[in-house]
Amino acid sequence: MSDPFALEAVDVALTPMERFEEYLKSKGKRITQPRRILIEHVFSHHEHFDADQLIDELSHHSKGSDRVSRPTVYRTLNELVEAGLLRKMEIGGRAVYEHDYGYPDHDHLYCTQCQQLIEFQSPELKELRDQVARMHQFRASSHRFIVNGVCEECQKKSRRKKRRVDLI
Amino acid sequence: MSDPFALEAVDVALTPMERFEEYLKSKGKRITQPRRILIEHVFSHHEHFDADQLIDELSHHSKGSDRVSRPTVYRTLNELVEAGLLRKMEIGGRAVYEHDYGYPDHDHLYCTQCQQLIEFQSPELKELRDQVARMHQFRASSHRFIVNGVCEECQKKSRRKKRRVDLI
DNA sequence: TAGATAAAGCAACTCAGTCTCAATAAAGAT
DNA sequence: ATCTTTATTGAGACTGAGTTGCTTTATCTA
Repeated sequence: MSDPFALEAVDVALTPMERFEEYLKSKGKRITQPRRILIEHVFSHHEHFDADQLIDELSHHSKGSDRVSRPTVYRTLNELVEAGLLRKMEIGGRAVYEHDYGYPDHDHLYCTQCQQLIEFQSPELKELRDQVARMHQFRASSHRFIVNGVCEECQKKSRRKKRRVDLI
Repeated sequence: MSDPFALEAVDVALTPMERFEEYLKSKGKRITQPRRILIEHVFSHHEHFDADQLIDELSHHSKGSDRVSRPTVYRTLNELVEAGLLRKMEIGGRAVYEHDYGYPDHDHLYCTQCQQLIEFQSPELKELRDQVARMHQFRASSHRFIVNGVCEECQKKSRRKKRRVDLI
């Protein structure tokens, strides 16, 4: 199950929690229990996730003290994006988040069959983007590149299914 | 106001209306008045638009017979995408449409200040995409590439504003 | 032209995300 | 350590995009 294309983490001086505290202080905001719970939870595993998952995990079946309400989940997610800790993207009209802090720039292959997001890095892409921007006197600050298609796994699965149909 | 980067239209054998009729027949669907009104309206000007604009233009201040209801606007937009006449993309959690039929492949620069979408073509991008896909045994079918930033106009505007502030 | 049935329109609904506002809890001051 | 100020939380109401159920209307076929 080892992925030869898995991205390396980037070394950073502060933990996400510490970085977030920096950010909060710089904005005159408070370091509260719900904010701590959320960031702890979010950075404990490295997957793409959406607000609903978080709400599920932190509002409903969560024992006693580490509950966070729906509005606070949304509010804090926005702060984490604002603080540069998370990156937000829209896929199929739904917001999906991933780690940004301590993680290298990358783009995604999106399998329309199993909804899996596969990450990849391409320095050429950024060059290409900057070149296009230059041509249009456009000041590029970020980009979103998502390739839709079918992943290896799902191709195999549908080939199998197809063969079975051919026998009929 | 002539844009040196404006994309050329692609020659097509059928008008959008004709293509849509083909599609509808092939699906055993009916060629109705609302569908006719909608496609006529949508292909009469070449801009990016969203469902709300259409609803506004076709439900409210529209004289008598060419009214189309909200659900029908949404339903027909989906059909037009399905039929390959329109292309749909998500920007800021909102669906935006543009002509696909009779129009070349392209990607977008998105000005986060004035919300303008600037089109550009880059054959290299598709190559790059296919190359990455190949590396991951991924069967790519489409992609979405949006570069966020500030357009030329808005850069000028904010420079002007900045200068004014500097004088204070 | 009549009859079968797809589609339109209305209103009610869903779902993600936001807002209001009373109650609570950080943080600095005492 | 406690008080006071005020940001933040949480509950529920709200919004806005998009969808659905259902009755009526209109298109197609024979």
